[in-house]
Amino acid sequence: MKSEPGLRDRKKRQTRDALCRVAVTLAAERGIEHVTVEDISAGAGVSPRTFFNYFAGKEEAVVGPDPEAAARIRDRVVAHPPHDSAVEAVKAALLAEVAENLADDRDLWLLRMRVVQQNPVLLVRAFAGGEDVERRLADGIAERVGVASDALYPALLAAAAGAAFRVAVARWSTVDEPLEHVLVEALDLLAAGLADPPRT
Amino acid sequence: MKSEPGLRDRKKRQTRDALCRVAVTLAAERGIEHVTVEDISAGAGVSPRTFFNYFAGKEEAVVGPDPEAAARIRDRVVAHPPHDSAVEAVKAALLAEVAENLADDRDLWLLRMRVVQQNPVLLVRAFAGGEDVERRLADGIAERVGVASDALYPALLAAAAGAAFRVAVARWSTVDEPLEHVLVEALDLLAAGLADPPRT
DNA sequence: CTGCAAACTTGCAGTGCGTGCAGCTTCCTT
DNA sequence: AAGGAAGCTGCACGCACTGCAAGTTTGCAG
Repeated sequence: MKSEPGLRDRKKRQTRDALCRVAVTLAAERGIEHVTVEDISAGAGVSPRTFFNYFAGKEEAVVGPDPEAAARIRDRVVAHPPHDSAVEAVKAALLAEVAENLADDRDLWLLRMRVVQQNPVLLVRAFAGGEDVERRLADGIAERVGVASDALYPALLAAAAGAAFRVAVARWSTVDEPLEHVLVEALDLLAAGLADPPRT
Repeated sequence: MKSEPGLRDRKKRQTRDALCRVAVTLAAERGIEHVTVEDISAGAGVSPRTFFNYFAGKEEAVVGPDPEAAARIRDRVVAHPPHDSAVEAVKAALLAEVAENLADDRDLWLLRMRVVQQNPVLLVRAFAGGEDVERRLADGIAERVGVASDALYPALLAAAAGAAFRVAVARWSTVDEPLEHVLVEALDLLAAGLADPPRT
């Protein structure tokens, strides 16, 4: 099934990771607007021209989505036990994804979040590149609940989940609460129809 | 209260509108990537340098939000009859905004939507510039329901409403249904907690 | 009306982004 | 080992965007 990646592909992933890591690190140090593509590629030991063979721009190198995340999330949504609602399935999928990524390389995520915190526009842009994630998530939802994949419901749930994720990340970077907790809270509010909260 | 705008401000709005109109028109004709800032400013009769005194880039000129929309929406949310839920208030505010804008200059909106349809990235970018709208909407919601303006709920409802709006516009541009109808459907789904729809 | 100050426009120069192209190197296949 | 496929790189080009230092228009007070 899954043969050896081969030296070529291994190097590709290697340079991609290097570019991403350098981009995030430099952006966290100086602020992203004071980082040029030349800096990043120099730090990763490749030519500036090569940078653009991997990313469409420096923003994508910093907050761009894992190209495999979309498929993973979609599969998790479809595979989730069918007695739960679609919202539950999406919640579980997102939590699993977060847990896995955070475990993988926690330090890179923290740097990334520091960059995002200083530059909130990136959060939205991240989900602009994440339109891929959103579309595939919508496909998974459609398959799960058994409606046409171009219906309103799947697209809406996917978009709302993306919005909840975005808000959760934004809030996580300002308060001292684990991301999982905030994310659950947000998705539960969504599942509750965004009913008015108790006044404080 | 509201004194005469004065010649200066009138001219400013005039050039801004001209730039916006030319940008949308050209983008609808050739596709936005084949429109340069020079083209737009030439069409509006100003220098390219002046263009950047009004917009941060050509994308903003095409899909950028009305700078006054944020305040309008916020006020409508706060002023909505208090016996309704916050979601209802947001729904009413968005519908009113859509109705007003569509009535104002319907043709420009149609052109805009044609551009967006050929270039879906703009929809997300539009709400990147609309982060202002979203923040003020969140403020209004916070005031309305009586919670801190940096709480989770207001930000989440604002973001979810934005997502619903975005999905509704996307769907509107593919099916032949009035935007108001799709928007109501989307927001009602949101208010119903995104419960699983009946299988088709 | 006049003159001043603030606001707006403009050209210029400079940095950086992003892309097409052509040539070269590296890897994989047979 | 030979050929082809895929990746890397330098070059050149057009465009986006910004700071600065003028020039021009508008609003206002005297």
